[in-house]
Amino acid sequence: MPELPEVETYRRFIAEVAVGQTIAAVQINDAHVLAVAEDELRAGLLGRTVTGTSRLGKNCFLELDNGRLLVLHFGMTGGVDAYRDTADAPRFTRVAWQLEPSGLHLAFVDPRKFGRIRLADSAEAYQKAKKLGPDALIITAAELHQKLSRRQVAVKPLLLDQGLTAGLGNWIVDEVLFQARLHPERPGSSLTEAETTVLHAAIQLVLTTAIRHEANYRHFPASFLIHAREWDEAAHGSASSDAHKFCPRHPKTVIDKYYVGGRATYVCGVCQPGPLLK
DNA sequence: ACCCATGTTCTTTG
DNA sequence: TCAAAGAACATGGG
Repeated sequence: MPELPEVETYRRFIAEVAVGQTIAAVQINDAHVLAVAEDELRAGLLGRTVTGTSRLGKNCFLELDNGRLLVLHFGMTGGVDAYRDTADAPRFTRVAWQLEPSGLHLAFVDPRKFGRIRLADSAEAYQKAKKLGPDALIITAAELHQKLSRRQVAVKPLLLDQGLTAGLGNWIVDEVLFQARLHPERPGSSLTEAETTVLHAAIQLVLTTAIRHEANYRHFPASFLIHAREWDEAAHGSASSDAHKFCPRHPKTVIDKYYVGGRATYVCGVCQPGPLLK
């Protein structure tokens, strides 16, 4: 579930497994996830040592000893894992890097193959090429207000726009808007500075909470809307799911589900009153 | 068997 | 240029 908190969790895992290690082999099981030619990837990585890691939005960077970067984007279903023996490679491992001296393999795992792997000269170059805005943990309230204020578009798709700020995905935006008590279809330009300040604080709250729990949503506070989403196996169609579908603040109010910009959207009609046109 | 899905990007239409 | 809607991508899981 790779939004910013998941990717940050992956980054920390990669830092433990790979920093200080040298890439001794590149195993490509499915070139579909490569956004760079296979031989170019090998040439760029073989013999290189990983000196550090970083992250911008949903993108994870492995910093190499020649100053270049291995960039991982996890699409909808991507993740990382590690294994020692080739026979133990996780299912859906698309690419793996053999590390020395540990002997571990770092695996890029992605069932649906929307993820992408590429090389970049620098984080700045990559950010510019992909037109990524400031990371959602870095952007200031003032900057956010300035960017939202000149757009008529609904605030939900605006927050999902990686060019405005990078790292927010579908469930986080719903959670953020719920915490900020804002309706997803409020036009960006209709938000007051005070509301944007609340929104900014909600972004910080949701992201830091999610990272603290290593993006395991089951452990999130009961005050979070996420428990009303239908991800839970148990929540699919079964009667027992009812308990998950009410607003954390209004135990009698059922959470509404509908689509905004083609994405499933969850709101509390009481906490998040309808769009106010400016 | 059918429907849904955490993301990105392109196309179409106005 | 901007905005909105839809499709496409690839595939597993409920």
